[in-house]
Amino acid sequence: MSDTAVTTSTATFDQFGLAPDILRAVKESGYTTPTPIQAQAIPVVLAGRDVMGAAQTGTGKTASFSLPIIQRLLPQASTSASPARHPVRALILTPTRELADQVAANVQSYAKHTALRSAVVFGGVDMNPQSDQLRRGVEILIATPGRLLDHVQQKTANLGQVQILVLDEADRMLDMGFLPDLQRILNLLPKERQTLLFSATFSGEIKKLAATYLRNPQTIEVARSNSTATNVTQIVYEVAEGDKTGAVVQLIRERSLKQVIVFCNSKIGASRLARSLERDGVVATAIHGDRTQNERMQALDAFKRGEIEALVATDVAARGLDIAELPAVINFDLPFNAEDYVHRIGRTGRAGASGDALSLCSPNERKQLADIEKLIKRPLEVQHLTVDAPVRHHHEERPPRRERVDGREERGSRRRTGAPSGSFDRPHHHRAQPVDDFFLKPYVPSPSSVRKIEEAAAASAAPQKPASKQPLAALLGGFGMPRKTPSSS
DNA sequence: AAAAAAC
Repeated sequence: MSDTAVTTSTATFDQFGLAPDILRAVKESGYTTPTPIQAQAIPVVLAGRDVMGAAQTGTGKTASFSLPIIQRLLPQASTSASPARHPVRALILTPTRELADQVAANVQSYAKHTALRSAVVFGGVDMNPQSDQLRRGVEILIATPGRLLDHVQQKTANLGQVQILVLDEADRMLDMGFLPDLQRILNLLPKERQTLLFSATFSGEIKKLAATYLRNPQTIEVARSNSTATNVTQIVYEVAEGDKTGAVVQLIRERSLKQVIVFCNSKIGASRLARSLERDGVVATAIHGDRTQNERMQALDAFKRGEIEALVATDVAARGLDIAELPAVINFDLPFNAEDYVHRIGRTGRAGASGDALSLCSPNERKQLADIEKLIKRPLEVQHLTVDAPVRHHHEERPPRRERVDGREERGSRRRTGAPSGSFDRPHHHRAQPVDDFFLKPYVPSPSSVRKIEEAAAASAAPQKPASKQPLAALLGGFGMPRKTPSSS
């Protein structure tokens, strides 16, 4: 290669001293230029230092730790068939199953020309194939915490020789109550090891975790955390709660969105919206924690193959998932946690492409909107969206009188008397555009009645579930740690 | 307030 006359500061992967087998895999993946996090992290990880990294997936974070890990394990890679020659040397933990699967696919592709073996284990699927693979021996293991502990207990995983630990999306893991599991896992690892912690934010809890388990870490921070990509256009649409479904259909059609992830705050809401969209001719499917792992994987695969227009998701899909060329994300609900907004819209506009983040905001979500604007430190453009044809479905009866009364009361209470710019009061700054008095429109949604009907339908269609988890958890004895410490509120 | 994660 003749890159003698490099006039720009453009670097290549050659500069890191990675093995040819790794560089070949990188090239085959189509990457030529390291991203900022890769340029910073790779040398530090290669040097064996602990890392405290602030970066989201999509910044090239996975490669930033995978490539140097493979390099560091390479001299010890054995072509021997003996499992004893393939102890777990690198462990990568992620908060969600889909993220584990995705990281594993990346690691697999970067290591494909080496003798290193990798595997992924997570819950919701048969343990046996995972156990078989672990018994054959893997050097790099990607896992969600619960299933990993299960394997440890089954003695199919031995963590006694782990040299490198990665905590991916560490803040998310803490949010999800994984701290006890993390502590158990960390106690199984050799003290002498390298630890890499990646987190979108450096909260007090994260800092405490780092202080406990990292040794003199190098802090690496690309793009300020909580910032949103500039190539993502963010628009907030004011809509009445009951107009949201119609609004989604309208946005998809008006903007000719080939593919979109629609985020909902609840599992039942996601399922319901997916069904409504289907009835309106949008090919849609839901992905959330109440679906089987098989359904979740099928939904994601079908979406990635382009067979599905709208993937209706809970925050299980908010973080880390990498879907190529996703043109838009719609927030059907504004997230309660403002940080989740940043993660959700980070699913679009990846790898330098442009993307649209379209958020529906009903009057009772103003606090969430204010929280988001505070977090991202700028106001969002708010537009009013006139929903031409509110979606009504045949099973949905006309709202009973009571609903109409409620609706009228709501309109009245929301209205600012004599205010020209409408009823949508936003305390901190002026809006980008004036707003109609749309709450005075005759259409009154009846979300509560819709919800009841659909919840009843969903409940009757849902498979039988065990009555209670308590007795089962008790049977598990010492292993069954509470997944969550009830932090009362 | 809701989501996720082991059987």
